[in-house]
Amino acid sequence: MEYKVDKDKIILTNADTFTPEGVLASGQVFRFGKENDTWWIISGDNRAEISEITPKNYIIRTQNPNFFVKYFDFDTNYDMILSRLRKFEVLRPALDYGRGVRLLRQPLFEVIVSFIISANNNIPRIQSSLNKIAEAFGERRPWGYAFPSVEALSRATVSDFARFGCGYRSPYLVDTISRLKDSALLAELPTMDTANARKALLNLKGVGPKVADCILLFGLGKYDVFPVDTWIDKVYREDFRGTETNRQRIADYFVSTFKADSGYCQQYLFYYKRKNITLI
DNA sequence: TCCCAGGCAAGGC
DNA sequence: GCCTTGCATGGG
Repeated sequence: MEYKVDKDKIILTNADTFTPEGVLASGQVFRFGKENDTWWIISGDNRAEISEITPKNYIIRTQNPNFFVKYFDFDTNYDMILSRLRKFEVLRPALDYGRGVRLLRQPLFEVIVSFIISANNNIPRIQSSLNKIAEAFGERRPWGYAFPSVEALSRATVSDFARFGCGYRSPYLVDTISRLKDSALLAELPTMDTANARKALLNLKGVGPKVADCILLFGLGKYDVFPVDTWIDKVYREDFRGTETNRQRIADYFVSTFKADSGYCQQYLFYYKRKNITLI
Protein backbone atom coordinates (compact mmCIF):
# COMPACT_ATOMS: atom_id res chain seq x y z
CA MET A 1 0.00 0.00 0.00
CA GLU A 2 1.33 3.45 -0.92
CA TYR A 3 0.01 6.95 -0.35
CA LYS A 4 0.74 10.35 -1.86
CA VAL A 5 -0.10 13.60 -0.08
CA ASP A 6 -1.34 16.56 -2.09
CA LYS A 7 -2.51 19.90 -0.71
CA ASP A 8 -6.20 18.96 -0.62
CA LYS A 9 -6.15 15.17 -0.94
CA ILE A 10 -4.43 11.87 -0.28
CA ILE A 11 -4.09 9.30 -3.04
CA LEU A 12 -4.02 5.74 -1.73
CA THR A 13 -2.94 2.93 -4.04
CA ASN A 14 -2.70 -0.86 -3.69
CA ALA A 15 -4.75 -0.58 -0.52
CA ASP A 16 -4.77 -4.18 0.67
CA THR A 17 -5.18 -3.23 4.32
CA PHE A 18 -7.69 -0.36 4.13
CA THR A 19 -11.40 -0.21 3.45
CA PRO A 20 -13.70 2.68 4.44
CA GLU A 21 -16.02 0.24 6.17
CA GLY A 22 -13.20 -1.46 8.03
CA VAL A 23 -11.85 1.76 9.49
CA LEU A 24 -15.07 3.76 9.96
CA ALA A 25 -17.83 1.21 10.56
CA SER A 26 -15.89 -0.93 13.01
CA GLY A 27 -17.16 0.67 16.21
CA GLN A 28 -14.10 2.78 17.07
CA VAL A 29 -15.45 6.08 15.73
CA PHE A 30 -18.97 7.46 15.52
CA ARG A 31 -19.17 10.63 13.41
CA PHE A 32 -19.10 9.18 9.91
CA GLY A 33 -21.50 8.33 7.14
CA LYS A 34 -21.92 7.37 3.53
CA GLU A 35 -23.60 9.27 0.70
CA ASN A 36 -23.94 7.38 -2.55
CA ASP A 37 -20.53 5.71 -2.81
CA THR A 38 -18.58 8.33 -0.88
CA TRP A 39 -17.82 7.94 2.82
CA TRP A 40 -17.36 10.97 5.07
CA ILE A 41 -15.66 11.22 8.43
CA ILE A 42 -15.40 14.11 10.89
CA SER A 43 -12.70 13.96 13.55
CA GLY A 44 -11.95 16.89 15.81
CA ASP A 45 -11.91 19.94 13.52
CA ASN A 46 -11.33 17.95 10.33
CA ARG A 47 -13.43 16.30 7.69
CA ALA A 48 -12.51 13.91 4.88
CA GLU A 49 -14.38 12.20 2.05
CA ILE A 50 -13.25 8.81 0.79
CA SER A 51 -14.02 7.51 -2.69
CA GLU A 52 -12.86 4.32 -4.32
CA ILE A 53 -11.60 5.16 -7.82
CA THR A 54 -10.79 1.63 -8.92
CA PRO A 55 -10.58 -1.49 -6.75
CA LYS A 56 -8.09 -0.88 -3.87
CA ASN A 57 -7.35 2.66 -5.08
CA TYR A 58 -8.85 5.53 -3.11
CA ILE A 59 -8.91 9.31 -3.14
CA ILE A 60 -9.32 11.00 0.25
CA ARG A 61 -10.36 14.64 -0.16
CA THR A 62 -9.73 16.89 2.85
CA GLN A 63 -8.50 20.35 3.83
CA ASN A 64 -5.97 18.71 6.16
CA PRO A 65 -4.24 15.73 4.49
CA ASN A 66 -1.45 15.52 7.07
CA PHE A 67 -3.99 15.05 9.86
CA PHE A 68 -5.58 12.13 8.05
CA VAL A 69 -2.28 10.42 7.20
CA LYS A 70 -1.75 10.12 10.95
CA TYR A 71 -5.43 9.46 11.66
CA PHE A 72 -5.62 6.47 9.32
CA ASP A 73 -2.17 5.34 10.53
CA PHE A 74 -0.87 4.96 6.97
CA ASP A 75 2.75 4.70 8.15
CA THR A 76 2.08 1.49 10.09
CA ASN A 77 2.64 -1.77 8.20
CA TYR A 78 -0.47 -3.87 8.72
CA ASP A 79 0.93 -6.77 6.70
CA MET A 80 3.37 -7.38 9.54
CA ILE A 81 0.61 -7.25 12.17
CA LEU A 82 -1.60 -9.58 10.14
CA SER A 83 1.18 -12.11 9.58
CA ARG A 84 1.91 -12.24 13.32
CA LEU A 85 -1.77 -12.71 14.16
CA ARG A 86 -2.32 -15.31 11.44
CA LYS A 87 -0.22 -17.73 13.44
CA PHE A 88 -3.29 -18.10 15.66
CA GLU A 89 -5.63 -20.29 13.67
CA VAL A 90 -8.68 -19.20 15.64
CA LEU A 91 -8.21 -15.64 14.33
CA ARG A 92 -8.03 -16.44 10.62
CA PRO A 93 -11.70 -16.00 9.67
CA ALA A 94 -11.75 -12.62 11.43
CA LEU A 95 -8.50 -11.50 9.78
CA ASP A 96 -9.71 -12.53 6.32
CA TYR A 97 -13.05 -10.81 6.80
CA GLY A 98 -11.51 -7.66 8.34
CA ARG A 99 -8.71 -7.15 5.83
CA GLY A 100 -9.51 -3.41 5.69
CA VAL A 101 -9.60 -2.79 9.43
CA ARG A 102 -7.09 -0.32 10.89
CA LEU A 103 -6.79 1.29 14.31
CA LEU A 104 -7.47 5.01 13.98
CA ARG A 105 -5.38 7.56 15.88
CA GLN A 106 -8.13 9.80 17.20
CA PRO A 107 -8.11 13.03 19.24
CA LEU A 108 -7.98 12.11 22.92
CA PHE A 109 -10.72 14.36 24.29
CA GLU A 110 -13.22 13.25 21.66
CA VAL A 111 -12.44 9.61 22.43
CA ILE A 112 -12.95 10.11 26.17
CA VAL A 113 -16.36 11.72 25.65
CA SER A 114 -17.37 9.17 23.02
CA PHE A 115 -16.59 6.11 25.09
CA ILE A 116 -18.15 7.42 28.30
CA ILE A 117 -21.32 7.70 26.23
CA SER A 118 -20.76 4.21 24.80
CA ALA A 119 -21.25 2.44 28.14
CA ASN A 120 -24.23 0.05 28.05
CA ASN A 121 -25.41 1.84 24.91
CA ASN A 122 -25.92 0.96 21.26
CA ILE A 123 -23.87 2.38 18.41
CA PRO A 124 -26.65 4.24 16.53
CA ARG A 125 -27.61 6.09 19.69
CA ILE A 126 -23.97 6.89 20.49
CA GLN A 127 -23.67 8.36 16.99
CA SER A 128 -26.80 10.43 17.51
CA SER A 129 -25.65 11.82 20.85
CA LEU A 130 -22.20 12.80 19.55
CA ASN A 131 -23.61 14.54 16.49
CA LYS A 132 -26.01 16.52 18.69
CA ILE A 133 -23.14 17.49 21.00
CA ALA A 134 -21.13 18.77 18.02
CA GLU A 135 -24.09 20.69 16.58
CA ALA A 136 -24.77 22.40 19.91
CA PHE A 137 -21.22 23.10 21.17
CA GLY A 138 -18.83 22.63 18.22
CA GLU A 139 -17.59 25.31 15.82
CA ARG A 140 -19.63 25.64 12.67
CA ARG A 141 -17.61 24.92 9.54
CA PRO A 142 -18.52 24.99 5.84
CA TRP A 143 -18.61 21.20 5.96
CA GLY A 144 -20.54 20.73 9.23
CA TYR A 145 -19.69 20.96 12.93
CA ALA A 146 -16.31 20.30 14.51
CA PHE A 147 -16.17 18.31 17.73
CA PRO A 148 -16.06 20.86 20.58
CA SER A 149 -12.93 21.69 22.57
CA VAL A 150 -12.83 20.82 26.26
CA GLU A 151 -13.36 24.51 27.06
CA ALA A 152 -16.43 24.75 24.83
CA LEU A 153 -17.97 21.50 26.09
CA SER A 154 -17.36 22.45 29.72
CA ARG A 155 -20.26 24.88 29.25
CA ALA A 156 -22.68 21.99 28.68
CA THR A 157 -24.93 21.07 31.62
CA VAL A 158 -26.36 17.78 32.80
CA SER A 159 -29.68 18.64 31.20
CA ASP A 160 -27.93 19.47 27.92
CA PHE A 161 -26.41 16.00 27.80
CA ALA A 162 -29.72 14.45 28.83
CA ARG A 163 -31.36 16.31 25.93
CA PHE A 164 -28.77 14.72 23.62
CA GLY A 165 -29.84 11.26 24.79
CA CYS A 166 -26.86 10.54 27.04
CA GLY A 167 -29.12 9.26 29.81
CA TYR A 168 -27.58 8.49 33.19
CA ARG A 169 -24.11 9.16 31.79
CA SER A 170 -24.89 12.88 31.67
CA PRO A 171 -23.58 13.77 35.17
CA TYR A 172 -20.47 11.65 34.55
CA LEU A 173 -19.74 13.71 31.43
CA VAL A 174 -20.10 17.03 33.25
CA ASP A 175 -17.82 15.88 36.06
CA THR A 176 -15.11 14.41 33.83
CA ILE A 177 -15.09 17.30 31.33
CA SER A 178 -14.73 19.75 34.21
CA ARG A 179 -11.78 17.80 35.60
CA LEU A 180 -10.12 17.62 32.19
CA LYS A 181 -10.53 21.36 31.76
CA ASP A 182 -9.07 22.18 35.19
CA SER A 183 -6.14 19.74 35.13
CA ALA A 184 -3.18 18.90 32.90
CA LEU A 185 -4.41 15.34 32.31
CA LEU A 186 -5.07 15.71 28.58
CA ALA A 187 -1.45 16.79 28.10
CA GLU A 188 0.02 14.28 30.54
CA LEU A 189 -1.81 11.10 29.50
CA PRO A 190 0.09 10.76 26.19
CA THR A 191 3.40 10.78 28.12
CA MET A 192 2.41 7.94 30.47
CA ASP A 193 2.91 4.21 30.03
CA THR A 194 -0.11 1.95 29.68
CA ALA A 195 -0.46 1.02 33.35
CA ASN A 196 -0.18 4.57 34.69
CA ALA A 197 -2.45 6.04 32.03
CA ARG A 198 -5.03 3.37 32.83
CA LYS A 199 -4.91 4.22 36.54
CA ALA A 200 -5.38 7.90 35.79
CA LEU A 201 -8.30 7.21 33.44
CA LEU A 202 -10.05 5.00 36.01
CA ASN A 203 -10.28 8.02 38.33
CA LEU A 204 -12.58 9.77 35.85
CA LYS A 205 -16.36 9.49 36.32
CA GLY A 206 -17.94 7.19 33.79
CA VAL A 207 -14.63 5.48 33.01
CA GLY A 208 -14.36 1.86 34.13
CA PRO A 209 -12.04 -0.90 32.92
CA LYS A 210 -13.59 -1.32 29.48
CA VAL A 211 -13.94 2.37 28.66
CA ALA A 212 -10.39 2.98 29.92
CA ASP A 213 -9.10 0.30 27.56
CA CYS A 214 -10.97 1.88 24.62
CA ILE A 215 -9.43 5.27 25.43
CA LEU A 216 -5.97 3.72 25.71
CA LEU A 217 -6.43 1.95 22.38
CA PHE A 218 -8.26 4.53 20.27
CA GLY A 219 -7.02 7.77 21.84
CA LEU A 220 -3.54 6.98 23.13
CA GLY A 221 -2.19 4.39 20.70
CA LYS A 222 -1.63 1.72 23.38
CA TYR A 223 -1.95 -1.70 21.77
CA ASP A 224 -1.31 -3.91 24.81
CA VAL A 225 -4.95 -3.62 25.89
CA PHE A 226 -8.01 -5.70 25.03
CA PRO A 227 -11.37 -3.98 25.66
CA VAL A 228 -13.97 -6.58 26.64
CA ASP A 229 -17.56 -5.60 25.93
CA THR A 230 -20.64 -7.75 25.43
CA TRP A 231 -19.48 -8.76 21.92
CA ILE A 232 -15.94 -9.73 22.91
CA ASP A 233 -17.50 -11.60 25.83
CA LYS A 234 -19.40 -13.64 23.21
CA VAL A 235 -16.19 -14.22 21.23
CA TYR A 236 -14.49 -15.46 24.38
CA ARG A 237 -17.25 -17.92 25.24
CA GLU A 238 -18.16 -19.12 21.73
CA ASP A 239 -14.89 -19.03 19.79
CA PHE A 240 -12.26 -19.42 22.52
CA ARG A 241 -14.42 -21.75 24.65
CA GLY A 242 -13.54 -19.69 27.71
CA THR A 243 -15.18 -20.29 31.08
CA GLU A 244 -14.10 -17.18 32.99
CA THR A 245 -16.95 -14.71 33.64
CA ASN A 246 -15.11 -11.71 35.11
CA ARG A 247 -14.43 -9.29 32.25
CA GLN A 248 -11.19 -8.00 33.74
CA ARG A 249 -9.85 -11.55 33.89
CA ILE A 250 -11.05 -12.18 30.32
CA ALA A 251 -9.11 -9.08 29.22
CA ASP A 252 -6.03 -10.32 31.11
CA TYR A 253 -6.30 -13.67 29.32
CA PHE A 254 -6.39 -12.02 25.89
CA VAL A 255 -3.51 -9.64 26.64
CA SER A 256 -1.35 -12.47 27.96
CA THR A 257 -2.06 -14.33 24.71
CA PHE A 258 -1.71 -11.56 22.11
CA LYS A 259 0.60 -9.18 24.02
CA ALA A 260 1.58 -6.09 22.03
CA ASP A 261 -0.86 -6.98 19.22
CA SER A 262 -3.85 -7.27 21.57
CA GLY A 263 -5.55 -4.06 20.49
CA TYR A 264 -5.39 -4.93 16.80
CA CYS A 265 -6.59 -8.46 17.51
CA GLN A 266 -9.53 -7.20 19.51
CA GLN A 267 -10.65 -4.90 16.68
CA TYR A 268 -10.60 -7.66 14.06
CA LEU A 269 -12.58 -9.96 16.37
CA PHE A 270 -15.12 -7.27 17.26
CA TYR A 271 -15.67 -6.37 13.61
CA TYR A 272 -16.09 -10.01 12.61
CA LYS A 273 -18.47 -10.87 15.44
CA ARG A 274 -20.77 -8.01 14.48
CA LYS A 275 -20.57 -8.60 10.73
CA ASN A 276 -24.31 -9.08 10.34
CA ILE A 277 -25.04 -5.70 11.93
CA THR A 278 -24.47 -2.91 9.45
CA LEU A 279 -23.86 0.60 10.72
CA ILE A 280 -24.59 2.39 7.49
C1' DT B 1 -43.69 -6.80 27.73
C1' DC B 2 -39.04 -8.14 27.95
C1' DC B 3 -34.34 -8.01 26.30
C1' DC B 4 -30.36 -5.73 24.64
C1' DA B 5 -26.76 -2.22 23.83
C1' DG B 6 -18.61 -1.31 22.86
C1' DG B 7 -20.57 -0.89 31.50
C1' DC B 8 -20.27 1.99 35.47
C1' DA B 9 -21.08 3.60 40.34
C1' DA B 10 -22.39 2.45 44.69
C1' DG B 11 -23.24 -0.53 48.35
C1' DG B 12 -22.76 -5.05 50.84
C1' DC B 13 -19.84 -8.51 52.21
C1' DG C 1 -10.65 -7.13 47.37
C1' DC C 2 -15.06 -9.51 44.71
C1' DC C 3 -20.08 -9.69 43.65
C1' DT C 4 -24.72 -7.72 43.00
C1' DT C 5 -27.93 -4.21 41.77
C1' DG C 6 -29.91 -0.03 39.60
C1' DC C 7 -29.60 2.66 35.84
C1' DA C 8 -31.65 6.37 30.91
C1' DT C 9 -33.04 5.48 26.56
C1' DG C 10 -34.45 3.68 22.04
C1' DG C 11 -34.90 -0.39 19.07
C1' DG C 12 -36.13 -5.19 18.10
